[in-house]
Amino acid sequence: MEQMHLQDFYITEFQDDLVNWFLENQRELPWRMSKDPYRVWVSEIMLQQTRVDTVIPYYNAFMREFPTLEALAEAEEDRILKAWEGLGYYSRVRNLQTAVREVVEQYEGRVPDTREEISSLKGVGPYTAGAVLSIAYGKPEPAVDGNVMRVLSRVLLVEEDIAKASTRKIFENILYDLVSKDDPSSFNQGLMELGALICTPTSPGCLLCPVREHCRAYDHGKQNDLPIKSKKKKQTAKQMAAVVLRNERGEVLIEKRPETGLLARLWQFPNVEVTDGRSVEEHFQASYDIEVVLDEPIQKVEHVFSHLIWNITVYEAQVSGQPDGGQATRKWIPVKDIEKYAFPVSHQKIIQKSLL
DNA sequence: CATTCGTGGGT
DNA sequence: TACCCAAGAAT
Repeated sequence: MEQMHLQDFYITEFQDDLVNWFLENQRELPWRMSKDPYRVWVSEIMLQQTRVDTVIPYYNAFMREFPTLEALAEAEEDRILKAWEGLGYYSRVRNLQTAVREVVEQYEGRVPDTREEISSLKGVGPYTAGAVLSIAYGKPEPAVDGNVMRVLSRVLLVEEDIAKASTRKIFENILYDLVSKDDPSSFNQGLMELGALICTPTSPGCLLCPVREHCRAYDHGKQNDLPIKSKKKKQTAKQMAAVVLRNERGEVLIEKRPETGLLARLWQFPNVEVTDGRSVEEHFQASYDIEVVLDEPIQKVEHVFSHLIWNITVYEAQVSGQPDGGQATRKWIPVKDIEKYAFPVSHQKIIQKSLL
């Protein structure tokens, strides 16, 4: 299979051109200051489906607060979620802490250096395993992300649908032969850096490309037609109503989201999905067993997820007496304490408009 | 294999 | 505006 893709391909020349380009042209990024496996690991988790420019400030703050594997292992979950607030895909940081604790307890605090062992850690999939092994330990392992599939689909004229899960293995098999055995770290990072800077999704900069002479897509004028990627269906919308509820002491009511699922364990303002013709008050009565008299809506917030859209209408209301449902996940907090809790971006917008 | 899981930026 | 997408993993 992979022999077919690498037939008549000048592997050594390609490796050298790519690695030399990377060594000369790589960006200075905070996680490239050290090969500490923990630091590399944290950066790779943050970079999953997330842009470099977005990650940089989060990475710097995270390493300041959790400089070592042990520091992260001992941290409170609310602290790590707060450090991740706004970054998205929050299971990443909970899985990271679970994995770090596993390393402390089962590997004497040393990140494992075999694919078998590192892949057993929570949140470490095929890409992250290869990235840490090659970057931190210099092992010739494939690290196939979206950049790598795009670059190699062009260079080797691979016309498989990269949206299919099975396609990743095609590139992994190719890379076991193709990855540089001299400098696997620079080779793997070079493929990704090339994808980020030159071999971009639209209008690739072929005239600046260090491996243009190796590129089969460029030879055939197909660089704009690759990779092949099927579309995914668009999101469905949900109508939501949220309320900033204040009591006589000037406190606001917040609640912790469920242990699993969307935005798991983040905090939010009480909210309901408005389904049929029932009023918003009736929905709150049914879900929270509290009687609220709502004023006119304060704002509307749209929260777009990968697979879902919330259209949130935000209300404010005063309550008297003891309207708390009594659940452990709900609590009244002084407004000044709001910054201690991690909220989804939509609820951060509510905070900015209603409480600050 | 397809879906779930965030967010912000680019075209 | 409406997509697409970015150093993916878990289910």
